Amino acid sequence: MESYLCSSLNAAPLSAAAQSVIAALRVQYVHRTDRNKASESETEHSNSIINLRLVILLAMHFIVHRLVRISVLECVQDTTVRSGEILDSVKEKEDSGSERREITKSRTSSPQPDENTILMPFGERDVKAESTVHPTSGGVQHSIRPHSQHTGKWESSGSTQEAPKITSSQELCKKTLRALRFPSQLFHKAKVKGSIKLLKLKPPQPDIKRQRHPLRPQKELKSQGCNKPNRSKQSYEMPSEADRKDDVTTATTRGAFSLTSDPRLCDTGRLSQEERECLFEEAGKVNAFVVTMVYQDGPIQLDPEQRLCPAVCGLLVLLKRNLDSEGPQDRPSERVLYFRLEQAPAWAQQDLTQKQDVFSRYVWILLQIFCDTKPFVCFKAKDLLRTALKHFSKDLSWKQVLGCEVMDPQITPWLLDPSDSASCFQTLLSKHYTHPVTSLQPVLGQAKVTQVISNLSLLYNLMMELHNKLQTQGLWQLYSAVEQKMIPILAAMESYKMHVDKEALKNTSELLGVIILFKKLRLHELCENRKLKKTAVHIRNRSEYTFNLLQLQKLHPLPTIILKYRQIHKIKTAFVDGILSCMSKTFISSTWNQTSTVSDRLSAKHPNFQALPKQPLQISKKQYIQGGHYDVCVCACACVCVYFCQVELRLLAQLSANPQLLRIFQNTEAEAFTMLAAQWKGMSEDRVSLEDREHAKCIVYSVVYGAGRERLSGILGVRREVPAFIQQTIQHCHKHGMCDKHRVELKKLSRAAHLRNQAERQAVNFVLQGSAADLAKMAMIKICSQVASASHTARLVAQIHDELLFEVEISQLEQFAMLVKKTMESLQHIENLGVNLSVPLKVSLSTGPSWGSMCEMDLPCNITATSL
DNA sequence: CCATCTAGCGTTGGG
DNA sequence: TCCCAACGCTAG
Repeated sequence: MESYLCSSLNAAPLSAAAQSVIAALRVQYVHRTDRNKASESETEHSNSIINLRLVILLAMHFIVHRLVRISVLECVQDTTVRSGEILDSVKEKEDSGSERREITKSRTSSPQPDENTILMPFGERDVKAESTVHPTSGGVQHSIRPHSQHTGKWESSGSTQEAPKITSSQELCKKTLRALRFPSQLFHKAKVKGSIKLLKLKPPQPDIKRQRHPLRPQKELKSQGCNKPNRSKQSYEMPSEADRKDDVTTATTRGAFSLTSDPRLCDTGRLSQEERECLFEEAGKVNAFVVTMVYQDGPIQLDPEQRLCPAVCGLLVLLKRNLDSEGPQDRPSERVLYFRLEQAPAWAQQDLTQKQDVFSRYVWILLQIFCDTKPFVCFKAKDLLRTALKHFSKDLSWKQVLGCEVMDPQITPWLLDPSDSASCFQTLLSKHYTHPVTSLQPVLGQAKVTQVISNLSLLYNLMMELHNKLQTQGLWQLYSAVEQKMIPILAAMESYKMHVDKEALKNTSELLGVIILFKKLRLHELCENRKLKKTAVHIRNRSEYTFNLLQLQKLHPLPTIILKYRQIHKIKTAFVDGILSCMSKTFISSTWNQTSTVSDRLSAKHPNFQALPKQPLQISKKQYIQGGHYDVCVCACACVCVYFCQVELRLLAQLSANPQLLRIFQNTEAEAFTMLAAQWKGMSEDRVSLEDREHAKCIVYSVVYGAGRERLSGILGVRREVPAFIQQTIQHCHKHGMCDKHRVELKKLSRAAHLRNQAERQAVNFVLQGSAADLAKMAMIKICSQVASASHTARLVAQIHDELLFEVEISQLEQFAMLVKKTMESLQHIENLGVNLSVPLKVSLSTGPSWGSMCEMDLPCNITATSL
């Protein structure tokens, strides 16, 4: 019984899921109409209303998966719409935020007719922006583990203080995990994979998102250092047209100084043609560029306060001539250029269009220089590249950005220690810069220019120091060959916009709302019943709540209803409404974070593309393809999804050198889990059912992640010995390569047994997950560079850990598929990183007109073998 | 005293 | 049983 429930919930084959829903609704209905007689036989009397609702429910469940549609149409660039200066200050994030607000406010009412209107009074939009602070954004700054002794006290104690004991264990961890992460047979260059989270305290961060909106009275600010005293007042004022004619940075500090009139800065917008050409010629001779973006109200990327991703209005570029120079930064030989990115106000549109074009051309040239061989330092470089791609979409394609050699000081510290992510520039300086830094307090006026210039220079020096650290720790190869090249790829992914059928989503949201309402009501009615309530309350206190609910399903209908309610509710709130709230116009694009995980994976936000529900493909996919693909050929593109099969298990086989696993994977045609299941149950492979396969998969990954015997039997729902060969694998894996010498060290780290065990499990997991993540990253890099060098038009859309999603023109589909498959399987051997796997990598592809409707793509092996 | 905000926890979706 | 993000609930 348990196993059935388990598989119906986890794997959700249509029939099983449908059956459980049917059962739930029927029981529920009977129970309500005639509580005393609710017996098994009575449930046979189905009701047409219930069936109707069931159909709606199921339909919704599957429709959701098909809504995210990837369009061939490149988005129309925003620059074509110039609705006056107000448009300039509309930020994308605010856009989406205000929509989110509308949705939550009028979720069940009809859509507002003027919802897409852009022109709104300035102040009103500010109010909206204020209300859109995302609950989770920036929350990481405050997250302190429960075992932390600092809880509740970190605000008053020094902001970067750490307990000395912790620091030493951290060091130890680094040492022990260095070799652990990439054993010699996998990677030559070992990468220090950071300290185990459990054993490390995250140092309290200065609170940068504490700043309230100017319209609200500010509560007590908990950090002094990261707040600008005057900024709130300035951004509250409505700028007049005359102000906006000037440079934006001038507007914020008007009266005190003019950024562009400072002799140390050179505003490229005010140069004559000849001067510009001289300038770019000169720029070609410098040794390095240090770049930062200037935001709407004056802050630059290096400033800590960027809560809402403000609009970008310019670029500051420091031309670094003498690489060895560490002297005073404001020497005349090092020029700082200022480039305006600001869009032209409507009233000056005609006047500025030509200027804009000229400017675009020059920035394009500049970017070409960037993309050439010059080192190019930028803090949060991904944002810069994305902005560039957005602004100059006509002149600049993602392929051109791909090769740029950008050095980002945000990535390096994360490589050195993955558990310290997202630091602001000031924190980085205090942590990693060895020379004394005078003052990092934000200033205004003339001092601001001085600070900006000196910060740019500091940024460069910091980068150099970090590079040295990388090299001494043996991480340089990994940084330059993988992480650095990810930056433009991620920028390209973020600049790509996925088309979403908004109306359909809205309808779905409403329908799901109705269903939920219905279920909620029922739930409520049922909970009125004393007995039921008692049961539910009784079990609630343990974390095995869900498990208990599963167990209780046979005893009472309520648990089933609760589970189904949760499922539907999750789909509605997290995915349908979630996507709606992340949309700007008709598109979504996730934000990809390279440095937020300890295991080297990528993560995505707004929406979390990696957690969108996996589509159940069982039904009606053929109809869909015929309709979408053959009839309406407006969309000439297909969605291609390519994924590594069982990549973690293959890496486990590689690392543990388990002969049985190795044998299984050497046979490229075989289905690994099927074989395992066959071996486990002692039957022939063709007799293994889907259920058995899922079981085997579940066992394998549980064991890989370190599940104990108890837990395992809980998963299986049966008391059964752990298959001997898996135990063998684990022992082998502990013995060879992975945990052998490190376990000793880990034991020393924590005396408590459960902590030690957790550390061990995490270590195993880091190795597998991190190596898999690196393979995926390398796949992205290789494929992108191949696509860029060929005539392909395919675009990388998303990465879901072991899976890459592309949009491909149908005419290039087959060619691209072969390219991708070959490229990814070739990652078995990577020359410059010393990767040399004895286990072959298997890659599968699926394709379809949209992400929601994919089906397996058959690529004959012989063709791949002969043609490539 | 009340309204509002948020950290922390629990649960769910993905791998 | 490892890694993520998003949401709901609740105590402070």
